[in-house]
Amino acid sequence: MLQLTYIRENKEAVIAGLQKKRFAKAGEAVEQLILLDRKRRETQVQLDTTLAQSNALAKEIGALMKAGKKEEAEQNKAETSRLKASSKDLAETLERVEKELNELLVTLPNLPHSSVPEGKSAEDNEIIHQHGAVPELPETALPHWELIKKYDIIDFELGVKITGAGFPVYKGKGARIQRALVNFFLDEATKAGYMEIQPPIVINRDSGFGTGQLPDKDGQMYHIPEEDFFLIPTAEVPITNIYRDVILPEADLPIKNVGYTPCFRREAGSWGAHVRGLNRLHQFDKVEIVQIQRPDKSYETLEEMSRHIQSLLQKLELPYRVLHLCGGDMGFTSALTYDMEVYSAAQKRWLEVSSVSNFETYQANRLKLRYRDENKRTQLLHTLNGSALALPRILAAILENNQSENGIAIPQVLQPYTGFDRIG
RNA sequence: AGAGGGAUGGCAGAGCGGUCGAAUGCGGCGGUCUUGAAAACCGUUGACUGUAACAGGUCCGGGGGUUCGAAUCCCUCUCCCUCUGCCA
Repeated sequence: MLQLTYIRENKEAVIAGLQKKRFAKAGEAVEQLILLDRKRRETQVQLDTTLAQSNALAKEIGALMKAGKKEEAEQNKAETSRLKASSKDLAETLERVEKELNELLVTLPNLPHSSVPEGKSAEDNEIIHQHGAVPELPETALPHWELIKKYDIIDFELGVKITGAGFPVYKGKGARIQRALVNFFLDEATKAGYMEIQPPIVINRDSGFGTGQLPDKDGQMYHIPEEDFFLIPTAEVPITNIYRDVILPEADLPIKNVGYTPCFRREAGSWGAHVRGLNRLHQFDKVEIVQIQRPDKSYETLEEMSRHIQSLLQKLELPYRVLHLCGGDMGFTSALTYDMEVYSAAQKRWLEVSSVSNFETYQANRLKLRYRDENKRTQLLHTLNGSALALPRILAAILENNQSENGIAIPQVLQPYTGFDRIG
């Protein structure tokens, strides 16, 4: 959530930022916000003044009663009744204005960092780095959805039987390589100083709101109506919400947490071409890294996280590239996002396997996540997170890129975790 | 799921209609003492909003009510704990 004082003082910059993010009617929304904010503050001042008078009179009544001055006390009582009526009206107005203000405010996405490229879709993203040679596979090379059948390691039909489309069953070496990847990612993160967290994978409404999934992504999460709970779309939600309503001592910063969880996404309306096999699932596994950092250091931290993610891809010997997302392709809550894409040789396309973002104060403002600075004033912190990594597309790339007539070679670094060096 | 108890500042815990943003202890911060530290002693220590700075306002789990006045009384919701039951 954007901060009102910032919007008030930087109107033009806010409008420009929203436009870069391709938010429709940016100017109108900001004007309306400023209007509502002014109305809110005016009403607040009136209400405060009325309440102050009423409080003072009520205090006097106590003293007058004790002193036995009954008539004067009665006079004060009449006056406070009158004040009460007008304060009630003012409070109602205030509540109405605040509600309207808030409803509008939460629909505004985060503002992009100044370095974010202009653009409206994935075609406008900037490729800032590429690593590793794109493998040349023979014509007989198979896409991963054929390979998993050939070696019988992942079964989509079985998943359909148990649950539905997009809930695969991993079997034998398929299950084992999943577990190997999770352990490898967690171990690497631990070595890099992240504390491992095992959070709930079901969250309440407040948590969904805290990290910005609600109200923006309502309908994309699986919902449990009896309890009004949601299945998490990413570990970012429960892990970041650990720090909701928290004022951290400066010495604790940066906070570095890592967690493995399954992730659940309804993906309503997003099925179509290019979503075969592991490319898009309703349930998948992911290791997520989260950092909470002081505002002046958060962009250094973003680079550090990006390097960590790239080191994983390098160790897995996967060719990848790093994209700097353009304004129109960025997430709702992000100020700057890098996507890591791995080349999937049999599909001949780049697959997004990680996304690392700095949310600046956008989430912290909703979470009321702050620290105390050297002047003992509370300041909003910056939150960051990234996938390190999401499993399905990594697995797809390993299967496709490492295939040969002798089966699929397991990357060296995973072999201690899998206990085998090839599939097939 | 049934019965009972509870929710107050970073933590523990008092307050049960005005003198309460709230005793006390612990913790934190500053100081005295000390070569330094500990101990002891003294002082200080909630958040939000608002202002140029004061002032003012709001907050004692959430919401509503009674009252001139509510942390304190009433209603309601949520959550937590204990016992019983069930259970990986």
